[in-house]
Amino acid sequence: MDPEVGRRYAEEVGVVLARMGTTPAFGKLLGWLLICDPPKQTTAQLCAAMGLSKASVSTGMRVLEQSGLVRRVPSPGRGHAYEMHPDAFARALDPTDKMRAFIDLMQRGIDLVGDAGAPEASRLRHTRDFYTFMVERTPALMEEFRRQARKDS
Amino acid sequence: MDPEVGRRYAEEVGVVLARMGTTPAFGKLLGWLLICDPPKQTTAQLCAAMGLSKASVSTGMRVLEQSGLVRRVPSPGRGHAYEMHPDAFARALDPTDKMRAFIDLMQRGIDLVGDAGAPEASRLRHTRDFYTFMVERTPALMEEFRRQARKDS
DNA sequence: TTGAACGTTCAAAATTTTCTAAACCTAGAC
DNA sequence: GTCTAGGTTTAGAAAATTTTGAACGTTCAA
Repeated sequence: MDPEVGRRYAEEVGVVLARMGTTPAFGKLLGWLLICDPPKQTTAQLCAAMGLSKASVSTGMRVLEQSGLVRRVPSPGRGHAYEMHPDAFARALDPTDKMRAFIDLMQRGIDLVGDAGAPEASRLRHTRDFYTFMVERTPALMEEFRRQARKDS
Repeated sequence: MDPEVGRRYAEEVGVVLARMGTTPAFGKLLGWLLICDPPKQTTAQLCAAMGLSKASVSTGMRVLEQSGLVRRVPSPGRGHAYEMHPDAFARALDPTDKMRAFIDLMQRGIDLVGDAGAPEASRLRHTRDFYTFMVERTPALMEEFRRQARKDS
């Protein structure tokens, strides 16, 4: 595959991700890691491929790593390389943390209203219950996917 | 409930939402609609409550409406009022649209690689399959919540 | 110990986003 | 028709974010 085609694809992924709230650099880097060959890339390679500064790559990769999307692997030479985590996106869009934050927020609102059963609290209560349900169900769904994927391969 | 307490709560919700990528005004307005009394609010009330300009409220509410979180209801007097959609958050965090966007993106990447079965395409394939699975399962999960909520109430 | 490769951090610059005031519509009352 | 309340759009100001060059550590080879 022409590396220029890959570069362009990474930019596209970057645009989509950026519109969902990530920084442009974050999205580009992830897009490149999705399609690059070889899958393991050093900082220098990432800089060159995406035309970003060392600093941007450093910051971008730190966030990508903290998000659990990318992992560092020791490199044969000096330093290390980065690689997409095998089930990166399963973690990436796992909304569990966000949902927990909402549950807390809703509970706090209900406490402010005072009476949990009050009609004024119904919006808060309904929202809290919805997220609670989703948080409870998500792990099983993930597990089911993993089982199915294992069987398919 | 002291309106000042509600206002402060709305600000808190705003901060949490903003950290997830929304604009501050969007988050504040949603926070206020979550806890305000009465639940229906005119533009003027929203301006006063959150200290935002007419313009910000207009823009913020348009986005909130397009996201399916809030609906316009005809007001007794002139003009209209806004109200949280009953199951607002069920829609809000429904990641189906985002996931579809990812599926398309992954498929495009696979097409670029050429051979869908190639090892170079495995990252793209795995990601596509994961989101496809989730998109397929989400509706049933939502439905199950609705059924359970109906029974509880 | 020195030098060089590699990576991180930081302050400032560039860019983008958000907000508002003001001009501008629109619908209904009179 | 004209006026007014209510709402939208827009252009520019204000604020926040992102990026980067440069300075600064580390680690390792020689």
